Amino acid sequence: MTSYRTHSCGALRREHVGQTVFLQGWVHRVRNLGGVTFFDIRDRHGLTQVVARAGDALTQAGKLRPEFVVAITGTVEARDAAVVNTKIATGEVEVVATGIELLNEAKTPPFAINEDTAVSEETRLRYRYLDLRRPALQRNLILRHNVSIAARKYFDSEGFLEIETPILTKSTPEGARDYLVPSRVHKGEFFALPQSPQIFKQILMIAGMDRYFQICRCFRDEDLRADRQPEFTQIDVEVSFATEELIYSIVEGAIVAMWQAAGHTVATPFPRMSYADAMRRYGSDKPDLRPGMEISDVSELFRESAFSVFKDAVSAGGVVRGFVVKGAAGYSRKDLDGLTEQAKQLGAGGLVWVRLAQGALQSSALKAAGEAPLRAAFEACGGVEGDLLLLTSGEETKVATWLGTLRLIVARKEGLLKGDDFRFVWVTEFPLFEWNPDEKRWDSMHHPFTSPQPDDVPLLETNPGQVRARAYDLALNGSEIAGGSIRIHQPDVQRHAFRLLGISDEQAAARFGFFLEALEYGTPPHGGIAFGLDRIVALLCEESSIREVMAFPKTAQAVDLMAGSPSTVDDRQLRELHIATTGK
RNA sequence: GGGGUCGUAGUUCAGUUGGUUAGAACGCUGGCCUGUCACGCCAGAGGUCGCGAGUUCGAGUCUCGUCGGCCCCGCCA
Repeated sequence: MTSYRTHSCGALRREHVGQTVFLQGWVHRVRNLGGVTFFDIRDRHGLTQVVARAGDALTQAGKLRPEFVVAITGTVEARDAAVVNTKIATGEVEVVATGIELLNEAKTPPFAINEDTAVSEETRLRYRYLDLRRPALQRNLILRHNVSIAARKYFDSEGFLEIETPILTKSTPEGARDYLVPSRVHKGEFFALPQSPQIFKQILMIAGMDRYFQICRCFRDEDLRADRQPEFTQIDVEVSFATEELIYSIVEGAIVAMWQAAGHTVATPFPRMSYADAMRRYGSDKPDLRPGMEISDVSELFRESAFSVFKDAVSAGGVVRGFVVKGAAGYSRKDLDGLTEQAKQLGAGGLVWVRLAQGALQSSALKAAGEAPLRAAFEACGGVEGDLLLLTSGEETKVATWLGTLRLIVARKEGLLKGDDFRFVWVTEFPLFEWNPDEKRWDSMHHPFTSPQPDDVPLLETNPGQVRARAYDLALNGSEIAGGSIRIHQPDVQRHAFRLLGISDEQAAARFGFFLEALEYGTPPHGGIAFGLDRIVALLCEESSIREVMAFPKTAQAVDLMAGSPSTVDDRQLRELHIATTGK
């Protein structure tokens, strides 16, 4: 076998009839009828049926098993109308084999590659190279490729330069845990893998690169989730002289291009919502706009009510909030008890339901509260005949997140979360700081290079918790798919920000000294954003885990089941790196 | 670190109140078969019931521990 294939396994059509072709691929499925053997040959482009009718070809075909690698020489023939296979693109023709060369045998695979059957994820990850042969992952990785290429073309056409930044870089104790790499040359010293290229991209702005992007791997040593892997891919973007409006329009253009690459049309501009609004109306900083079901505040209706649970919550400075589920008055007692139980598991004291059925108001709190305030709340939240209202009370931020979570549970139950309904929303005006109760200090909500809103600068000293940042996230269907900010470009403001975060000038100099120094040399105002490419592709593929759009993902315990990493290393390697381990 | 859930043949699963020799489908092996395309028919092989203790006359089944997959909380600037 010294020739290359003349066609892929998905290429042959009626127009090729009569041609002699040479195909290479995997045996997909064999149908041995005795005097004639049919089999399908597969590559990532498709399937082609091969017929072996006589002679050596028939003998060879009889030895074939699924996943054997073969080279076929043969003639393309049209199939009779009665035996056209409309399920495959090449189904109007077949290749009559004159030669079948076995290029490689294959062990019987641990799961079927030739059918789309359920297999445990553990087995799929152990034999990832076999899972990757199956259509589902092939489709996902092809779509990922198309989206990446579309993003590259878009940013190139908008005048961005793709510039690589170091993988071996410097540890910065803020934020996520770093993956560390010991230095052989410098005893006892370590590189860190980048959590993001944040400082480097800002330095590229200082360096006059103007518009930078990079499709880059980022590393964070934190616990995993369905949408979080220890290494993941960002489309990292930074722009000099940027305003929020410029970033929004650049990002919206990129989203249009990426969605177009996946076959979808996206309307811009995207709606915007402040962080405060998002938390109040959706109980989330990445609101899912698909199900409606906005959260309403009805605290005032219960301030003087007979219902002590709500009344006490309000007088203690808390809130009473809830949302209406359209047409859900028919929920069974079991459904409602289940929701109440879920609310309690989230930490809520309980859940009050109110419904209007055949004109009669029913509620779990009817006796305790009386009808009037419950009816008022029901109407205030937009409830009509046939609807169900779910209410709870307590401290404001807790109530918001309880209801935010419950809202998504109900929306899923109601089938209101369609995967191909893309509802983008900008979330803006994030708080600059959040209180860290363990350390008893303010932490950056985004990162320490984020600029405050100019109007809020006077609050920096007096009321840091009220300072809004020039930070923004792009949320899609309850996922954060991009996040960024306008950065601090004045060195004195940056030093001040570090001090507010409890980072002394000495610490700042040790960790970020090179950056603070760079800021002194004529830094343009700048800002940027980073897209979570894995999450974007997962949403486009309607996959619930980013593992389904990564070629070689890790398990929830951060293990690569195929490669068997992480693993121990030779003592010699450790000695060379000046490393001693403390054992398990 | 915590909570939930799952682990039985190569794969996906069933397995009753704890009771004889742990089943099915697909796959696999052998045989037959000249128009199949999830080919068909016949026969067969295949199990440390994740692992380790314990309870019991007896454990796939009950208890404890442990390992692993998945989901969530914490964590993720």
